Amino acid sequence: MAERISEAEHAVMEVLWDESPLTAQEVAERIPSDRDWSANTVKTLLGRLLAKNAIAHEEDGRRYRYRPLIARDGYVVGESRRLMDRLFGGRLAPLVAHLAERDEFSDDDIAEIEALLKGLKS
Amino acid sequence: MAERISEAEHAVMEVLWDESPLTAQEVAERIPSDRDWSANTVKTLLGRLLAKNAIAHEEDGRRYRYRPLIARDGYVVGESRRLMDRLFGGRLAPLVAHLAERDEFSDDDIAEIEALLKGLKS
DNA sequence: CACTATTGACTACAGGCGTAATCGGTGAGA
DNA sequence: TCTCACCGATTACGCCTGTAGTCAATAGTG
Repeated sequence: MAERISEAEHAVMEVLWDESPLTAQEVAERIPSDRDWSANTVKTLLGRLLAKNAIAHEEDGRRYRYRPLIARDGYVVGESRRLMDRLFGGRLAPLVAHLAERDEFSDDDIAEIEALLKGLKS
Repeated sequence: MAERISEAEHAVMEVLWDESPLTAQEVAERIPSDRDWSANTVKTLLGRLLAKNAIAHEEDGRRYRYRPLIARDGYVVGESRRLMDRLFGGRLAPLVAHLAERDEFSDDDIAEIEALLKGLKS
């Protein structure tokens, strides 16, 4: 279904997931300023996302308001799993292991995950 | 430093991480058969990886043997973190949460991660 | 020595991506 | 009504990627 969303397109999706519907201009305003895109760039991306059926637009006077069609959750899980599959044979434990080994997670982080896991045990 | 490695290039890296040094032909033989690449395709990818300084080649008669220059671990951690940063504000807990929520991890998986975390607590 | 198979280098080429300029329509103000 | 600003649509364009074909050198074979 949903064709793959590129990095730049994803930035637009994040804006819309955070708040929608929005006009093209409003989206442009909300794009994190560090990637400083022209308004045109944002419109192009909106167009591509429309073509990919990742968002929809409803007419509103002489402009459109855009709204996500796919849920952030699904996207996020999909991307995470792609990575896990590619790098860890689909297993979560090695992912956690690798990340934990390199980065220092605080005891709080660890506790949070532990709590999470506790809730999962059947 | 290491410029970004593409999906196809990554498949080549996995082969070399698994065993090296290898000739181009040997690499081609070891590429998972589901992506059925011509030998030329593999050579192109090796060339691009060379250009990116991800691998090196040592002469061996009239052919080369290729060997990874970057470690799998570093790559894997880097990619994982890119994802975490992009999707979860750099936090591991939500990543685990999302994946765990959707997929069924076995009690063994969970136990494995718990053990891991236990080892990390300072 | 002539011929062929192999090898790396170079070239190709379509499609996606990042980034944007330009065009054509139209509503709002002068 | 004329002009201008704004909007979406179209076009542009260079780079990366996936996938491979072609070329030139050379080593092995008959």
